[in-house]
Amino acid sequence: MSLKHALLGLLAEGPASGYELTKRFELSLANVWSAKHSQIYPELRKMAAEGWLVAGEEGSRGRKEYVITDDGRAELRRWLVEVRPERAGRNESMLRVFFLWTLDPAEAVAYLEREAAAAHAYVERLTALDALVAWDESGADFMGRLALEEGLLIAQVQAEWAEWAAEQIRSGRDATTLTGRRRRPPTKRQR
Amino acid sequence: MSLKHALLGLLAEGPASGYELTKRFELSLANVWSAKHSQIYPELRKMAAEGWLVAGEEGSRGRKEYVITDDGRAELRRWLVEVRPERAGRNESMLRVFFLWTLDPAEAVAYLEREAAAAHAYVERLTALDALVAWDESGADFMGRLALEEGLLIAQVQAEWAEWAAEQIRSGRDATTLTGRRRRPPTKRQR
DNA sequence: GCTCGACATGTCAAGCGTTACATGTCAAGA
DNA sequence: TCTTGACATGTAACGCTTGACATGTCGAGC
Repeated sequence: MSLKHALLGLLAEGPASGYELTKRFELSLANVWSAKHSQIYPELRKMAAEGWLVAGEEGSRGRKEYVITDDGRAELRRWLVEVRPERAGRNESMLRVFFLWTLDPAEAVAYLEREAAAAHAYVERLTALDALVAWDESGADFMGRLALEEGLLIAQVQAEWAEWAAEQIRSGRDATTLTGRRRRPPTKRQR
Repeated sequence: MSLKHALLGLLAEGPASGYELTKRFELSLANVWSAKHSQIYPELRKMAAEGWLVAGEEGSRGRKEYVITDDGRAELRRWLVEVRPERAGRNESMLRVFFLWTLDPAEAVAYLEREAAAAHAYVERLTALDALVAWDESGADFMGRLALEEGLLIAQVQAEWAEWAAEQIRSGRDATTLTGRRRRPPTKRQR
């Protein structure tokens, strides 16, 4: 149900066509949300009917540009400040961990090591992206970079966790004898 | 598409009815996956038709118990070792961060502080759960506890990130002047 | 002049997931 | 005895998402 709000957020930066919005999902937002044109085009029409957007006249090649309305901005704001985000309901990679006991220990270790490698690769990807982007002083870039940083931190923790978990299995432990979890120090609130 | 495999994984521990499996999703798996009985019952019938399960005869109150077959175990194994988990396509809370620039800085800070508090609360919940569970030496408990630990680490990082991000906004920074990111040391591979 | 690829929009079928509706059994306790 | 709540299963409508199919325009380069 967040597609509408993702579109409102993108259109808050300025008018855009369905095609351009589709590209935004493939590029800047790819790590955070996804949507195909087949969903975006009908959705934009619904949002226009709702009064959150208005469509400009057709440009060349049938291009249709949408502009966010005050109602649209109000809805975006309402969503941000009033609707509590729900804690992730689904996490496929954690689900898999629950069932690793059905494999041989060596296979489970191999699985976790591949996960660690994938997380490392993702860290590399995000780091490269961060270096590549010509960040400016806009609010949008500011928030984009903060979000990228969050993704980076989480991927790093996932990599470390997977290596630790693999080591636990390798050394023949069980749920009652886990060792050396790098629990972070009891979080100090800043200020 | 993982519901089938989640059910296979649960049934790998032993026979169960749709009702019991529904409870498992509400309890042990709640932080990782969700499914309602209205989806589970039809899915079990499809999986039995597929040959992954067999249904026992009806018990009292119409209870139907399903048992995993060798084909079912093979499919679970195939999913675990051959199918690469896809990197999370959707993350609503990160999506929201992208659009925080549309709010006043003070509101954005308040938003992030609420997120930090929510993450802290979740850490507490998981910590309490970890202390409450009577972990045994089974493989299932071992993997369950490893997964719980992963959730804990991620929630801790999220809390720290949100506090750091709020501080960045409070001190009037932008994408070109971020400070003090607690980047973890370049990951040392264990052994 | 033609061809190719990016630009640009659209529909449709099928699968996944949630909510609401619907029904019936059994055991415990008042 | 009756009521209540946990046990237990099911269907139907609706919304979200994907993948496949479909169509057409415009500019660059051969």
